[in-house]
Amino acid sequence: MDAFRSAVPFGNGPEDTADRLCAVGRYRSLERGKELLGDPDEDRLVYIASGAAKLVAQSAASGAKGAATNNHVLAFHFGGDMVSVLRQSDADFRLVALSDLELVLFPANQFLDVAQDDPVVLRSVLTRSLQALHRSRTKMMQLGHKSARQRIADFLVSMAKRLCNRTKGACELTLPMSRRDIGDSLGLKIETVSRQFTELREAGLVETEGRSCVRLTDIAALAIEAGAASSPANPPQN
Amino acid sequence: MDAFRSAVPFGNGPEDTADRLCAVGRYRSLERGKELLGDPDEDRLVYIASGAAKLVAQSAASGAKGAATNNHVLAFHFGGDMVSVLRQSDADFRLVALSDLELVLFPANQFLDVAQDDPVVLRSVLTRSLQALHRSRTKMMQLGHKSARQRIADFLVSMAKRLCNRTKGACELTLPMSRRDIGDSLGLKIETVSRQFTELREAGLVETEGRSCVRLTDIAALAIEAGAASSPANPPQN
DNA sequence: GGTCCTCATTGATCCGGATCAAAGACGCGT
DNA sequence: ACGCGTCTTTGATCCGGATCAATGAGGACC
Repeated sequence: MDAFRSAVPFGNGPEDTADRLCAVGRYRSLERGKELLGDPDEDRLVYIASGAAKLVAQSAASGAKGAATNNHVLAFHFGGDMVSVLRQSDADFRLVALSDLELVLFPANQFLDVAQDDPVVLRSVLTRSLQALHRSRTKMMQLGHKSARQRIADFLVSMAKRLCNRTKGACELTLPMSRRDIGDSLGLKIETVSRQFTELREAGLVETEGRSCVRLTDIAALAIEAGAASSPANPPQN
Repeated sequence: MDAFRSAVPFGNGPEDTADRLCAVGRYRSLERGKELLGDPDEDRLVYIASGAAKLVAQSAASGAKGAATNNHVLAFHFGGDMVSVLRQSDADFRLVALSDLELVLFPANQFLDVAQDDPVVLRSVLTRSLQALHRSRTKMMQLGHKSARQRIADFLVSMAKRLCNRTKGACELTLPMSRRDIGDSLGLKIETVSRQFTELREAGLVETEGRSCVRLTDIAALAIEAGAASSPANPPQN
């Protein structure tokens, strides 16, 4: 909770707002692999104090026993992120811990009730959600119109930015998610993800070590790969 | 502007908020085919009073002359919608009129400055943007994991809901967007869109008349098609 | 009504990524 | 260290949708 107080950037309004927010927030830890099931009665805002998580959507059509394949990863989230987990008729959203996780849960309505008295806080939340919307739209663009190679390259660049705060040069990072998770978030099969990693390795753009350690030798080059695809020089557009 | 005052659902706070919002909003009409170019200096909130529009992202890599093919339609919007048009470094967003359009432009910051004094308004905007985020995520899921057939079926169901406010039974609608626009929004090529329309027609699920008129004979059946795909009975999952 | 131009439909072929099918590699528990 | 289960890599093949190439409407303007 202390982490929340200090980390949340929107504690600038009336002095007591932070206290009142803490009052409605419930602290919760989640060990690796466990999931936070959405409250069917209310939307939630979740602050991630530390750890890594994936936001998963499970389409309604989940058969009886073993068919656990149609899970879709909507986004990855790390310490410091604020995530909105909306309950929804057709598909329910779950937050699954990729590593041990510490988080603070807010019922959306209660959070907004408190924030409503503090315009600065409310505005900040709004700004954040507009940003999230923008990120989501950008990702949408990717899924619709990019090749497997581009998606993986972009994913790596994005992770370098979020986990190492770097956008150029080299960078070594430990991916908390499995190949399957990556595939599910990018709309690719696990074999395809693997093949792309191999090709990027052969192209000298990445080096891998063990399952989760990846070293990007040139983030800027990867970014180009992400935007401009494979062929000689011209727009492959789809 | 009157349309704005009466239509916007969040004029319930302090009496003068509506007046003050109208003061910062600028009315603008746009004829079919024309586009509203984003202000590079500031994000905008746009209220659509009447007409239909597409929100387009043009990736930075647009070549010299004829290559107008890599346009991506992020969303369609109709009368009554509030759209946020964010200026963005890597890709710029434009609102293009699909029919004659009447809209009200708000510089995002000014809008928020006014709304900040009226918690009800601000909260309402927040709720809307969370909904938009949710819609965007849902659409993301589609693009990543659904077949062409499913995408088209879902698109039609969605249009029936938004344009006719119907979710079952039959429905006749006039699509304001071209096949190309549909394809661009769904991540499909125009030929594929056309083929899917043909197949749906042969399956007796839709009837078409001219370019833009479509009659859905059974929305519920289309919805099933959208969720559960083609094959006999089992989860094709990707 | 006729001309022209854009948009839509249809067919043939190609290719990227999915699917099927085995091996490896890593890591965990004992 | 060993065995075992899970995750990952690699190979062969298949298929859905993209691409290439015409042909066939619509609709706007004269």
